[in-house]
Amino acid sequence: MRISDKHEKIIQAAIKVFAKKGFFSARISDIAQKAKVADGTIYLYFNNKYDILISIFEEEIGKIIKEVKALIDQEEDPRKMLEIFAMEHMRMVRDRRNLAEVLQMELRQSNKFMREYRNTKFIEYVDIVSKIIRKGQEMELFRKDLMPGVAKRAMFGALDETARLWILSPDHQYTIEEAAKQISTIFLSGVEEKPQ
Amino acid sequence: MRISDKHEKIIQAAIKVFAKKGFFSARISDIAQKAKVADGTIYLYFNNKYDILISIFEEEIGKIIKEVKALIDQEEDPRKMLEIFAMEHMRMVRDRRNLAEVLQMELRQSNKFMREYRNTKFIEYVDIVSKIIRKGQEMELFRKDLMPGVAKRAMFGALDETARLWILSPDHQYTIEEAAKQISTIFLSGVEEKPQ
Amino acid sequence: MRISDKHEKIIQAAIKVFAKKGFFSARISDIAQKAKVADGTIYLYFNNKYDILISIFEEEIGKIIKEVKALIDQEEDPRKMLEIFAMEHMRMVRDRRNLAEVLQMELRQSNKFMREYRNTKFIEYVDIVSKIIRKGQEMELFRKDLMPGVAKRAMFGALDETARLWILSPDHQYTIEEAAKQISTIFLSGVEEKPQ
Amino acid sequence: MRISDKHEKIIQAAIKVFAKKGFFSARISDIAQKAKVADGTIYLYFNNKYDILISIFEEEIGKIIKEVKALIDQEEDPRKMLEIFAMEHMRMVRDRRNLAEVLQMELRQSNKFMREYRNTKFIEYVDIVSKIIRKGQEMELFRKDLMPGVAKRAMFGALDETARLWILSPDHQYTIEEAAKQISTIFLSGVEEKPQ
DNA sequence: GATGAATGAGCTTTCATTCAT
DNA sequence: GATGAATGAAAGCTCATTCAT
Repeated sequence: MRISDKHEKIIQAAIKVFAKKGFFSARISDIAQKAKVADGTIYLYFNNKYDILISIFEEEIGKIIKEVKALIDQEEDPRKMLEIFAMEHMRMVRDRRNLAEVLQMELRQSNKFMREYRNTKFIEYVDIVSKIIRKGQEMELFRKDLMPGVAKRAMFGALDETARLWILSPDHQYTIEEAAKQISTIFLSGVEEKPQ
Repeated sequence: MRISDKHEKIIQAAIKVFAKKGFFSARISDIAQKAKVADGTIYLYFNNKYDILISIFEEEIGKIIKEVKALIDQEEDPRKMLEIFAMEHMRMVRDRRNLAEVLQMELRQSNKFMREYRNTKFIEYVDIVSKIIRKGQEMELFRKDLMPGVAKRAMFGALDETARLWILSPDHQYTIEEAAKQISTIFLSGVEEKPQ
Repeated sequence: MRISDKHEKIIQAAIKVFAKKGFFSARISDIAQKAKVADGTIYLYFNNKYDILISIFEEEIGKIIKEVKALIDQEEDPRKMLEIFAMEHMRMVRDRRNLAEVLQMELRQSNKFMREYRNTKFIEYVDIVSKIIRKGQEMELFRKDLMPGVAKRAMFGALDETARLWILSPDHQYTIEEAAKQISTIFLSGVEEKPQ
Repeated sequence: MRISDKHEKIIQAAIKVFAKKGFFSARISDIAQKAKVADGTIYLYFNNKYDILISIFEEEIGKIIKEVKALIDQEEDPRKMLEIFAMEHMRMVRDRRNLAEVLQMELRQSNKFMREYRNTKFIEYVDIVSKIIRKGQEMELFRKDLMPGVAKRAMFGALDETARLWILSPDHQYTIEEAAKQISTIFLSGVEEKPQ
C-alpha cells in the first residue's frame, strides 16, 4: 500500500462499516471517520455511496478469484478441485469476515437498487465451480445427468449459507474447515450410506 | 378475509413492495397505497416499519412451515422427505415469488439493523432438514459422520441460492422442479459416478 | 385566503425571503420559518426550490396582468394607455416592493439555471405595451417607423430600471408617480424641446 | 498580455463562466480550468469568489467608460451625444456579449449578497447620460421639466432591456444598431406623430 | 509563486412517524 | 378506528477555501 492510498483506505473502511451496519444504514461520515479522511474526500475517489459498494465487489472479488484459481490450477483431479474450492471459500469467509458479510448481504440486496449492475465478478467466481463440474463430467468422474449451472449454484449456496450462519453464531461447534470438508463430502458422495 | 382485515392487507402489500424495492427503499406510503389504507393506519397495526418486516417473517414462514411439515409427516423414508423438502421449497419460491424475494434478501440484511431479533421461525424451518438428517442417521440410511447442523444449512443454502438465481434470470433454462430434483439427487448420492 | 392556506403562506414568505437574500442565498428553512411551517411542509406544496420561484412568477404576474389590463381596457386613447401602464407599473413596484425585487432580479438570473423555462407570463405582461403601440400606429397617433417589439422593451426597461433604483436609494428625491409621469412624457413626446 | 498575467486570464475566464452559468452556479474550478490555472492560484489574485465579480465590474466597466467618453467628448451636440451613447452601449452588448450578460445579471443580483458594495463605476457610466441631459437643458435643446436623474435611468433601462432580449432570442428580427437608433429616436422625439 | 488534494460546513430533500379531526 | 397533512431529524453530496509540497 502506497503512503496514504486514500482509495484503499476508504475501501477498507467501507468494508468494515458496511459489514457492521449494512449498506443503507451506513453513513458516509461513518466511513470517512473510520478511514480518517474528511467526508468530502470520499467523493474525490468515488462518485457516490453505491460506487463504493460496487468497487468493493469488483476489486475484492477480483483478488479472491485470483487466489482461488491459482490454487485450483495446481490440481488435476476435479474431485480435489471441489474440495479446494470449498476449503478456500470457507477460509476466506473466516479470515476476511467483514468482506464476506458485505458480499453476502449486498449480493442479495443489490439487485433491488442497482438493477442495471451485472455482477460479472461474482459470476466469474461461481463459474469456477461449473467449470470443475464440467471437467469432471468429461473425465467421466462425475455424473452426466447433472446440469453444471445448477450444481455450481447449489455448491456455492451450500458453502455460503453455512458460512453465513457460522459467522452469526458466536460459539462455533465446529471449525469452518470441518464444515468445508463436510460440504465437499456431501457434494462428492451424497448423504446416503453407500453399499460396499 | 374478514371485514376490514387491514392487518393482512398491509402484510400482503408490504410483501409486494419490499420485493420490488427492498426494505430500505420501500416507503410506508407505497405500502399504504398498495394496501389502500392511509399511511397512519399502518401504525394502528404495526409499531414501525421494521415491525412489518418481522411480521412477514413470523406469519408467512409460519404458514409455510405448516404446509411443508404436513407433507413431510406423511412420509416415512428420510430420503423421500429430503426430496419433498427440496421440491416444496422450490415450488414455494416459484409460486410465492415476492415473499421468497423478501425472505431471501432481508434474511441476510436483517441481522444488521435488527441485531436483537432472533429469527426463530426461520430456524424452525431449516431445522426440518436437520431432523430429517438425524432420522436418516438413526435409521442407518445416512452417513453418521455428517453433522446435521452443517447438512441442514448446506441443503437450505443450495436450494435457496439456486432459487435466487432462477428468479433473477428471465429465461429459465430448466424448470424449478428439475432444479429441485437435481439438488436432492446431489444431496443423496453426491456428484460422483458410483461403481455398481 | 382560506384558513391556513399553506400554499399562499409559503408563496408570500418566499417573496419576502427571495427579495431579501436572492434566490440562491435563500434557504428553504428561511422560507419555512417565515411561513411558520416545517421545512418538509414546503415540499407538500412545491416540487423544489425552483418550483417556488416559478410559482411566484406565474401566479403573481398573473394577478398584476389582470389588474393592469382591467385599467387599460377602460381607455380608448393609446396615449392615455401608455400613461396608465407607466403609472400602474411604478405603483406596483412601490406597493409590492418585495415582489418587484424578486421579479426584477430573477427575471435576469433565471435563464441561467432554468434554461428551459419560458416566462410566458412576463412576455404577456410586456406585450401589453406592444399592443398599445400597435393600436396607436393604426390610429395614426404614433409614428409608424417604430417597431413595437423594440418600443415595448424600451418602455418596460425604462420603467423597471427607474423603479429599481428608486427602491435602492433610501431617500427618494421624487415620488414614484412623478417618475412614471416623466417616463411616459419622454415616451410620448421625447426629450427635445418642441417648436410650437 | 504580460508574461503570466494570471489576473487578466482569470478575469476573462470568469466572465465567460459567469455569463454561461450565472454567478452562483459557476464553480471556482470551472473558472480555474478555463483560465488554465490551478484552483488555488485564483486565491493568489482574488480574495474570494465575490471579489472576482467585483473586479469584473470595476475593471471592465472602467474600460467601457473610457471608450464611450472618448467618443462623446468629440461631439458638441447633446442630441448626437445621446445617439452615440445608445449606439455604443448596444454595440458593446453585441461585441462583448459575455461581459454584458454578467453585468446585466449581477447588477440586479449583486446588491442582495453584497449589500455594502456601492457600484461606483456603474453609477459613473450611467451618469454620462444625466450629464448629456443637463447639458442639453442648459443649451435649451431639451425640455427643462425633465429630471436628469430619471431620464438617465430611463435611457439606460430602455437600452439595457432591449439589449437583454436581443441577446436571448436566437433569431434577431432587427440589428442591434437599428434598435439603438429607434431608442434614441424615441428619447429625442417621442413616439407621437408630430404636427409639422 | 503555483499547485491541487483535502477539508468540512452547509443545504436541499426525503420520509417515518405523529396527531388533530 | 381511520385519515393524511404536517412535522423535523437526518444524510448524501457540493464546492469555496486552505495549505503542505
